[in-house]
Amino acid sequence: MPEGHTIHRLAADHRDRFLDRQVRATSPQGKFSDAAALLDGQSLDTADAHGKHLFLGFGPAGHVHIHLGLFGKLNFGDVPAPPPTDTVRLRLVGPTAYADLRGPTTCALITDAEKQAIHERLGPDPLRPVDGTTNDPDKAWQRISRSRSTVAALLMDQKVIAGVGNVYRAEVLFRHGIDPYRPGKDLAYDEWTAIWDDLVGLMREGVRHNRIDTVRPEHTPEAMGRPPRVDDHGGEVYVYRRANQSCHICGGEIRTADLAARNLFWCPDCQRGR
DNA sequence: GCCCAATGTCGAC
DNA sequence: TCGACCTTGGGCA
Repeated sequence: MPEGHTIHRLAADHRDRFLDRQVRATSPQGKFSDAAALLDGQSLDTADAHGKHLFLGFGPAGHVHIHLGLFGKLNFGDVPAPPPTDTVRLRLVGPTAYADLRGPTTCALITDAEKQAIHERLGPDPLRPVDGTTNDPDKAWQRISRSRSTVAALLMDQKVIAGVGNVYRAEVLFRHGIDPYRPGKDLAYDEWTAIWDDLVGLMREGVRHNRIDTVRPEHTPEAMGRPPRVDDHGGEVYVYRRANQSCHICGGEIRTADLAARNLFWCPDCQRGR
């Protein structure tokens, strides 16, 4: 159940195991068999991520475009690979390692032009290298500053900003004391740049540790004398999935609500208008 | 065994 | 705004 940091990590994991190595490609589940046959025997040229989209480049064969959706998973292991289960959409086997893809929303073989079109429809990604296009926060600001949609909805809109999911959305708004229901056009420019810079730092840490930690050092369980948080999403957070528990900072009750069919979490006392 | 939820997205109405 | 879709794991009988 991945946000952008997971996908960038997976791109690096593929580079570590398969870059410039020939792979065997199969689709035990069968839904990707034709494309897997085209990839079989090719070597991985590139692996990169934009938001929650993963691209594995195999030279003239094109790119495998993967989107894990809510349920998809990629698992790695060392060779020899065990017999695959029948839910494996794509298995890549290299000289030392294998990768199993299960349950993706998208797994398709695409051309350079199709890959480019995906980059163009996605907003800037805090984890992309600075290249003048896919990492330009002003592109997001152009949309946010003109929108009557709520900041909470805008942060989840991948055309506005790519890679932020429900956890980072809730946490970054808390860290900046912003009411999730504030309209984008009422956000100040300096608030936006602070959010973006914070996401760059938080998500880089997310790639490094492969989990989402957003609690500042002075609010960690050790610093506050609280028991460590136990939650299957795996990190230390202020509000995500903490409905009806007390805010680490003000002690008030964390609230939850549906926003665009997703669970929103926030502290109404800490997150108010300017 | 069944039911549900989950860090996501798309298309139909 | 809603259902469909892809899968796994936990709670409960």
